[in-house]
Amino acid sequence: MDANRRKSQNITIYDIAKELDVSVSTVSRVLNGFEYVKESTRRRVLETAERLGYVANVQARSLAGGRSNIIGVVVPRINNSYFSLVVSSIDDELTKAGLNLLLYTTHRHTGNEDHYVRTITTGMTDGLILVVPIASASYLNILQKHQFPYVIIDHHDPTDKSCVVSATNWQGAYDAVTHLLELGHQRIACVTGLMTLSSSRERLAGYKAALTDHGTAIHAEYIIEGDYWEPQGYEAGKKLLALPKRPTAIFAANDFTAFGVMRAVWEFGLSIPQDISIVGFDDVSQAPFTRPPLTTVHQPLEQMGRAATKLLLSLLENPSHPPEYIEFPTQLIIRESSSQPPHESGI
Amino acid sequence: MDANRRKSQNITIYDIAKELDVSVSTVSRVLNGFEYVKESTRRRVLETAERLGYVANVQARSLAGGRSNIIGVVVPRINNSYFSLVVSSIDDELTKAGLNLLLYTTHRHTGNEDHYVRTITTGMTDGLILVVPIASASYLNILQKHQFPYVIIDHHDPTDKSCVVSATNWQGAYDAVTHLLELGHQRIACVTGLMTLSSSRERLAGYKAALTDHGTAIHAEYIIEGDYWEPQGYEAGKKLLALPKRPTAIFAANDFTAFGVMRAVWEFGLSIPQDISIVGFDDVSQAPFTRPPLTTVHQPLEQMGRAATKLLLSLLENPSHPPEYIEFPTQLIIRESSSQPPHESGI
DNA sequence: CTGAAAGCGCTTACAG
DNA sequence: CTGAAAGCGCTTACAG
Repeated sequence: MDANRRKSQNITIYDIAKELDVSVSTVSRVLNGFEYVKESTRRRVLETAERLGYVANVQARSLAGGRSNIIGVVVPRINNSYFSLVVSSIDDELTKAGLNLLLYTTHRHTGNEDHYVRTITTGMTDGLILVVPIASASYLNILQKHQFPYVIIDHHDPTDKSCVVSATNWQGAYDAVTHLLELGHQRIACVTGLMTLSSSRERLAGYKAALTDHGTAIHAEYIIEGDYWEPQGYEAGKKLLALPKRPTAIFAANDFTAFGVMRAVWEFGLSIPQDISIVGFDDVSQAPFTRPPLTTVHQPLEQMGRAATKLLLSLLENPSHPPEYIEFPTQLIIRESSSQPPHESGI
Repeated sequence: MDANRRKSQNITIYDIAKELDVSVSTVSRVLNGFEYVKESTRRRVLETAERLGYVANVQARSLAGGRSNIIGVVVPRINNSYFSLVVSSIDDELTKAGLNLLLYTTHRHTGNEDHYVRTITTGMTDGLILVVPIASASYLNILQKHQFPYVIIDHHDPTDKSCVVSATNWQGAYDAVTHLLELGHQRIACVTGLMTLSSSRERLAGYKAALTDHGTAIHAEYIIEGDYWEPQGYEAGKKLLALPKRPTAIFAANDFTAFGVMRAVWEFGLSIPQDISIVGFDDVSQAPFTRPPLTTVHQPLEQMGRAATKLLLSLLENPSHPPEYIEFPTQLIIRESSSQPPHESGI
């Protein structure tokens, strides 16, 4: 009987070395594509590895100082088309480069971010793509202290020391609100995201700027803070609709918020867009399928995911790559949830 | 200056051992929760580990024969609500158990499954959850040969040696078609999934059984093979609608196929459900949002994902766990895409 | 209850 | 162009 150690079934570089009567160093060199190996040796090693069905042990490689070829992707959760689309595009790009994806969902780890990040950096990933709010700077501190390669998607690093891939949040919001203004709306409300998030702040700023630029006053009671999730959108929507001077249009800072607002509108027995116009942000996959289809600001999530991945790959090649900021343009998609305000005047 | 070796920044069990003047064996024992450690020693180790911010190096642990605490999830792709929901529920359950999720998307790896599976088993995962078609048995062969723990979701192992979590595909299809028959439909077509998939075969069998049980003949031209993706549904829909004796109802073997069929229906200028009824299968997140909302067979994907994860955890505890088959009930969800057939007779 | 030692599979200077 | 040796950080028998 063969030895029955647990891993004995797998063949290692020792098997290849023995078979060919060369040293493991040589095998390792060939397998890692180093130069200074005699062409004939290289060929024999490669051929034997193939014949024996050799597969590198990732943890050993990684432990010994090599790469694990695993990239960590940190997201709040994944059952949401926004995140799954981003993750999916990252995965595509990673696959092309022969890298694997380790998924870190943070939704249960709030409050213990430090430990979480440390786990990650001690973990088996070569680099990280963060699609999470950078609320606490500790994330980045630890990452930077370890000189750990990472790229942030759709959130800003307050210290400006990170590679970031983002979209034109301010401009997108500005365009959306301008669209409503041009339709004739004057009472335009806004349900924001969490104000701790840079994208929320930018979108709110875009909203305000559009109003101001068109000579429309900003009313505090028309601005309600949400959190980018549907339930808060619903709550905010109810408050807005109960206002004495009900807004004729609501700009929701993201689509899920808009969905919540729409639910509130239906509950109030109102029609979209006859009674009230709704505009979202993101253009997630459900947006074309709401009733009526949602006017929203398209964010090129797929491009963003791909760009972030490519950026990370450059970081891996060149650790001293300077911080880079890539911003993709958003685009207003006009569908059926926005139209002219109702005629009946309420001021 | 400190040593500048790459990993020198991380603290190891040696640091803890030195600090406490005990051996690394002891530290390791404590960290792994083994018994036979003096309570006071245990406490000191734990406290020091905490104080030093110790984080275990997963690859070292795994290499040395311990666990990596990483579970691999193999899916075709993830930008589809079916898969993202399954993955999400797996992730939830994994998080509870303190395990991480490594995502293996196969969409680019077709044709090289063997190598892929070997990579996975040599990789750093403790176990695998397969949400992919088990087209070639080589997957399972390799897994079984390595005694590698795995669970299959929604696909059958022809050899019956695997743990499988599934749903009542046959019954679900039977219910869906019975629903159409009871509405008065006689000409009911079916767009199947790939016939290499067990779920496709079961759903088709359910379709046929329902027709037969209700004394309705099965017409070969009413059955078209699809592949569970939207474009094929669209193509199949066009063929069906072009038939001289156009069906009055179409049972699509999954929702994405149904979406494709609906697109074809619109293109033909027909109305759903006035001219033709459509029923899907899965109840993915878009199903309630189509126009009209899609009648479909709900598959409890979340429960399935959770059950599969729990099953895998038992397998990890007890490697000799016998093959288990868990089947969840499906449920017909009647929405607005199905109604009585049109009055005008075409027979 | 605890320690010394070997080994997991690989990479990487260091010598030739 | 190639080999011997140390080491990555941990676990696990084997001895006490």
